[in-house]
Amino acid sequence: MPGPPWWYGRFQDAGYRLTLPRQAILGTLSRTSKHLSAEEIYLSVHRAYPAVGLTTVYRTLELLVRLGIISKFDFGDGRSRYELTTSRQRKHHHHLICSRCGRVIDYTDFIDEETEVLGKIERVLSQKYNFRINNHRLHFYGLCDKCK
Amino acid sequence: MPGPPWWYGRFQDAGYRLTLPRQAILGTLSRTSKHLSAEEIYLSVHRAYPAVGLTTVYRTLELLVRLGIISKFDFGDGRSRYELTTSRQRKHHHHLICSRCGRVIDYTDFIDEETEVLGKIERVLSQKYNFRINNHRLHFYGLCDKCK
DNA sequence: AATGATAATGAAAACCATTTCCAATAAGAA
DNA sequence: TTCTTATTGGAAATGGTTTTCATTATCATT
Ligand SMILES: [Mn+2]
Ligand SMILES: [Mn+2]
Ligand SMILES: [Zn+2]
Ligand SMILES: [Zn+2]
Repeated sequence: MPGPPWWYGRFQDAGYRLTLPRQAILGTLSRTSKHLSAEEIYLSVHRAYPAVGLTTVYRTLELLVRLGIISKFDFGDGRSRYELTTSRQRKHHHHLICSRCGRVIDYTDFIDEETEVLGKIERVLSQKYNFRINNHRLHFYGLCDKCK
Repeated sequence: MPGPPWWYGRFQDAGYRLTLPRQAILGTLSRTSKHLSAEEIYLSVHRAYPAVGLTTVYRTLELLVRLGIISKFDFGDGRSRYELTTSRQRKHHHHLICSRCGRVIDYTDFIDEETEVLGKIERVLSQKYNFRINNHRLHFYGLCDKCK
């Protein structure tokens, strides 16, 4: 699937420049399936572009979250973690988190009831509490095979 | 429903002392339905017992989380927030969060149906990923009536 | 009640992820 | 080019949380 990544348009539309640091950060995020922290992204980008600073990484991450290109998570280890938002490439998924070692597993094998019930709840809550619901997060916590 | 609160036993069993600062903190948490931050708890406790320090509040909250008496949440406003865990008094619930103003609503609608489906998912995931799942969290994000 | 062992506490200092400041640079428009 | 504004990086500041350490409270044992 060649051609410019889907986020080029977002930058233009919003009036932001797709600079080299920003491309490098997006590159790192699109090349991994892990949930990277700001520092991990910085270290990765820094290898190829030593001039890019940690401050720019933080600023860019904030911008990307604001543009809806990436999502920010807190898995309880004291730092924020990021991943590309749901798109053609990346399917909507939920998380399985090990409380001991911090391992995070993405799962997309939803059983039908899961999707169905979440949709229903979303509709009911929207009406009852007069909310405009944009998204949801479902996390399961426990011990992974190595930790239990 | 008089008699000692249900957490007295937990302290004894685990070998911890139910001291005055700890009782004051538990008192504050059981008297509110809000999701308080450490500082808010400190201020509340401080009014009745000025000798209690912020450090003790943090330490006690960590202990209470470890004992499973309270739960720690991150709603994205830069500080952790706490509430009593599910019990006789407090029903299991999920959260509705306003992305703009930070308002958090506890909801229990469809909780039976939810619980049933989540239990089923838990069983499937436990087996597939060989996890021992202890609990889960479901958050819906959007804009509240005042913010949308 | 006095003693001793250990748990709990509070104030100050340290920690550390993130944000803010600010001067320098890059990018695009004219 | 020249002007205007967006973007950047390093240093310093911020702020919630944790650590340190000397003191105090609690409880079991004399
Ligand atoms: Mn994920
Ligand atoms: Mn709640
Ligand atoms: Zn693990
Ligand atoms: Zn709101």
